[in-house]
Amino acid sequence: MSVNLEVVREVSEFNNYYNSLAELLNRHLADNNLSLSALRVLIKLREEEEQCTAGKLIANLGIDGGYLSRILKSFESNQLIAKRKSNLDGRTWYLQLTAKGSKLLETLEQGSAEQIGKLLEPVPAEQQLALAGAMKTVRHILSDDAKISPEDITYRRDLQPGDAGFLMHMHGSLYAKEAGYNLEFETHTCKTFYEFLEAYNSSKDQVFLAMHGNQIIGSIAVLGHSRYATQMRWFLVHPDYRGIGIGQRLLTEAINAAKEKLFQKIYLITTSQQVAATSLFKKNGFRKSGEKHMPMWGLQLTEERYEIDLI
Amino acid sequence: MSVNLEVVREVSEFNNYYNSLAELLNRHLADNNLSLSALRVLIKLREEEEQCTAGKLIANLGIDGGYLSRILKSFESNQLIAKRKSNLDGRTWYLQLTAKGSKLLETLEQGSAEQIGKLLEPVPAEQQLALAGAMKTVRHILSDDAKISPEDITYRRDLQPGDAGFLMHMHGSLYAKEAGYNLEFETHTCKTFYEFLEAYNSSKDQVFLAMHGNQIIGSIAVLGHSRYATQMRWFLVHPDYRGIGIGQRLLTEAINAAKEKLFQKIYLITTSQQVAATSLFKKNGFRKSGEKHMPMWGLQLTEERYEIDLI
DNA sequence: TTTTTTAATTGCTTTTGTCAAACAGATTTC
DNA sequence: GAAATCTGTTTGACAAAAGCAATTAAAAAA
Repeated sequence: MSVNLEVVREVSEFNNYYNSLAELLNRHLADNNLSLSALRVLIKLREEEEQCTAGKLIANLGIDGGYLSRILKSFESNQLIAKRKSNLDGRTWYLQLTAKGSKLLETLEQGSAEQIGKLLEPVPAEQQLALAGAMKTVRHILSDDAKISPEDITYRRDLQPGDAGFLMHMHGSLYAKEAGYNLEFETHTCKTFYEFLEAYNSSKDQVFLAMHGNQIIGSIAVLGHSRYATQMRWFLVHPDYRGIGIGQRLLTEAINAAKEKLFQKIYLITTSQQVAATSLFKKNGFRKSGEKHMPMWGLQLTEERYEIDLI
Repeated sequence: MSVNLEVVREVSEFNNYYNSLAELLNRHLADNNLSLSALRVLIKLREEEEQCTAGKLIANLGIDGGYLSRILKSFESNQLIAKRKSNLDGRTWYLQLTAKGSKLLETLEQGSAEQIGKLLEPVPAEQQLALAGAMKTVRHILSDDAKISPEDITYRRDLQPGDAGFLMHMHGSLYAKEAGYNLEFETHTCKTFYEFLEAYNSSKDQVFLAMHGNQIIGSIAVLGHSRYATQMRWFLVHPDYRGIGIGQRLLTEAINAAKEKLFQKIYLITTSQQVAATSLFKKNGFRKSGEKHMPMWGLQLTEERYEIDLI
């Protein structure tokens, strides 16, 4: 993968900036006679919970063995950690935080939170959210394990100003990128949104949005087109958030909403390209009720219709 | 301003994460026998260019005076900086990087860039851009002086999939927040975008987008509705980017495009609420050609029409 | 069994950073 | 205008943080 020089420059400047900021944020450590390395060890120990050895810490934290040994020794003499001899290897010890250790860590984080609170105090609420989002993005992009978990995702059912546009944006850009659709597809999406917004009626229509912070990252809708049938539309999960059950959750919500509104059937139109989505539809009881080859969105596609009976 | 606990938690985790990363990014410093503090001093000296004193460095970098004195002494003996006695105050010295000092700094940054390059190497290009954007956002929110400058903004004239949706999103959410418009406004915007996308023709229509990284932060369009007149639409600059001339640049581009396409007149419709925009219109030669009080977007508004003759 | 490797520790050293005192020029006070 | 105070910088003494190399003891390989 090639590296963008502008990006390198920004990372460099950011690093430079953050070096100053870190000094401020980590100042409270001195009050507790801990070095930054010692704190990192404590945090890592909490993360690993059990079966953490010195070697693991050295590998993970990039810390010198001798130095670490002394840090651990002082932790032990302060009863912050407990050592347990491995019976697989007589040289290694399993390290574990004691209750006292956990408590100290909490106190430290309390102190850190106070520092951060002071830093954030003059920042408007909305910018605070944007900050958290940006930091999460940085971590998410740079680290393998800062995976987003289902608990980070919230859901909402109301459509607020800006939502429709953002959904259209997601559809337009993602389908262009992932399926190669052209602008015509966004035009079509725009039309469907216009028709929806014009005739929106909460007794027959229902939108669900999956949110990460204040960002929409997934969507689905059921639109009552007749007294008996409702159309499912705009089923999409942002690629960064796939594979953690958001799609299934949205689908379940949509089916339940259609049932609550007493529709007898849900139908939807998709293409044969949408393999992941169609397999999810089938798993949830939908069956294919039609297909049609046709030129669409600049490609030659197979349009598929799926249906499910709700009674 | 109240502080969001979730945000504090994310900042804390980010800090924790970045402490590990910083260790990696700053590793190359050791090769040049420099401490992080020493590097920060060098960078600050370059920034300040002239008339930088030890006191200024102490205040800006939060570094101990004694320690700094030694750092500077070593810099001087290595001919990285030159000292010049102040004639206003016999105690102070003006510090300045020598050519050798600047060169060292460049070498260091080269090393840093290599580290960063390695870090970014496995990251897809698009994510790299998102990373830079997120880092810029963090700096921008937390520091007063990381202001966005006009040079950071790029412009493009082509409409890519996802753009229309994002513009609709910006209009819907910003007008809701800043002017109190309801969903009807987004419905209307949706309609205008649908009409535009349906009939898009580059010989008469032109969109301009102001970009920060890969994010749209401003827009304008001229839409040829007849052979003689073109309508200006979607003039908007994201609030975080106002006041640095983006609006004027967009307006100029739009007027020029209308002239190039040989339209005789531009008209636009806005409301009396849009004080900043209308004053910009007037400054650029537009005159008010009509107004109408009416209920709109959930409010009682005064719709205004502006025109400019291009011939 | 011997050799080699590996996990952890210990001794020694350098680097980094802090604190308090000293110093010298500037400013204020009487 | 001399004494006292304050300010910007330096120096000395010291402590904490971190790195390096040698050592130990257990495990794995030869």
